Amino acid sequence: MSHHHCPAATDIQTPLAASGRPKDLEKRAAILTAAKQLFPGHGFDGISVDAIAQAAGVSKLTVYSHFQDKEALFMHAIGELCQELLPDHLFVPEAGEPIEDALRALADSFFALVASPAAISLQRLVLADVRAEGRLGRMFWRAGPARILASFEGFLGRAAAAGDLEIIDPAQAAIHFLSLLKGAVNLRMLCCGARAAEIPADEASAHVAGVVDVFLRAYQPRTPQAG
Amino acid sequence: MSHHHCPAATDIQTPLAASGRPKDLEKRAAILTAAKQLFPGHGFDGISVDAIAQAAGVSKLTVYSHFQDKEALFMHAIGELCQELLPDHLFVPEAGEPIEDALRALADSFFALVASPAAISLQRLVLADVRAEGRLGRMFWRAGPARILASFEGFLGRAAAAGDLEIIDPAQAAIHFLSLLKGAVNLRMLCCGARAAEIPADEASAHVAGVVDVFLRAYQPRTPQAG
DNA sequence: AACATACTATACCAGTCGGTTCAATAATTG
DNA sequence: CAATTATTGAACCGACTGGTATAGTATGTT
Repeated sequence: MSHHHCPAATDIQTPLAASGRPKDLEKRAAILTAAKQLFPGHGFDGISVDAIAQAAGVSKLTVYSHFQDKEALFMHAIGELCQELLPDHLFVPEAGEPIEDALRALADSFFALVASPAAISLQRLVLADVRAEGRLGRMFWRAGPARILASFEGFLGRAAAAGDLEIIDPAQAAIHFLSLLKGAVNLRMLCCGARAAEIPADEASAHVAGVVDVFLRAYQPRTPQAG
Repeated sequence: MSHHHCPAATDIQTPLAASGRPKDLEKRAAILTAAKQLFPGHGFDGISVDAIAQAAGVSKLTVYSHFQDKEALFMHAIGELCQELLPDHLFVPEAGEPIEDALRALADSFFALVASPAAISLQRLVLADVRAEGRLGRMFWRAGPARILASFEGFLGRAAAAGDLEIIDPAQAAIHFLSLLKGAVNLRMLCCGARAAEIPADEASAHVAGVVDVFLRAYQPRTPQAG
């Protein structure tokens, strides 16, 4: 049952001893694309392998040729979704920018991310699954929130070192700022549907402005700085 | 198929024309108890009606005698879970209490709620389900977050009227405070498992203290008040 | 007692699912 | 060419599901 002559044979094709017809990478991509489109909004149990195969224009057996399992396909699809959705370069403030402007720019990006239907459905998909307590949830946490927190913590540390902010614990301050930004919108979208609970642009910018304001009131140096 | 001689016959037993053997309410309670124990952690599709019936020590047909549907049983169970978990009296500050003490007490209660394994599993159960975008999600939102937000908004409004806090928009400030409290702990517990991500008591109280501190820095009147 | 209903046990139904088998065909290498 | 592998369509398997049917027993009302 558990013989593995060549490890991960169904995962990445071995360049060695490649005789015979090669696997069609486009079909593999089509399968993953279909999975990424179908799994959100239906959940792991809500969509069948047949449905994915059909949506990909591919035989079911081809799916099982490229992926060992339904679960393996699921994990690959979620992994790609995470990487697509979570940019590495969210926090790249311009040099010499005033701290409020930098914060507001970051806040706009982050809020747009957490309020996007794609992020909502991905988040729901991850939390929905029972596997969430195992590898899947931790994978999402590390690929998403953890990385963003760490990146923003670095930004706050530099701002504090420059005297723009008065922060003792940058990690805690990062959590504060990002939690304020997520606010109630994220949860309401998760509960009431991303499209149903979407808020208009002016409301969103007002929310972001309010958060930046609160954060600055709490973390701006009260003793005026030179510069 | 859809004849309803007596409306909600499977829901509440009609005291009228009660001839014959009456329904055993203890069995109904046992079914609901089993459902409330089993649905979280397995999801709607993850547990079968047979399993619930067996856990309740009851025949499957009895389940269908008390509840029209698997979905009806699910909704009843979730509804009871919500009501059990969400107390009405979370915000009852003592009169004459300093604002920081009142805030800290509220913060402790609220954080204990959102960081409790029961709340985590309920939240995951609700968000996981596809029905979340329909009645279920809205039911949870209104029974839980919405009510807490409204209650706390009232508290903040009174504090602002008394001059203890300097708040222009109490609703926004309530979202700020509760979002700060939820912080990253809630999401990490959702992702990595409630028990795995549980934080020690001293860390929790430090988190709460930090939040209250930040909130007061942002919302405490800068011009000293009389009293 | 007669009657009506709840409840149990068991079996059943129709449908779906994940996964496999089979035979045939297509694509690639040597 | 032959050999090898990918892909396909279809049928198939075993298991499970929500829900129902049947038949008999228990428990209540009148």
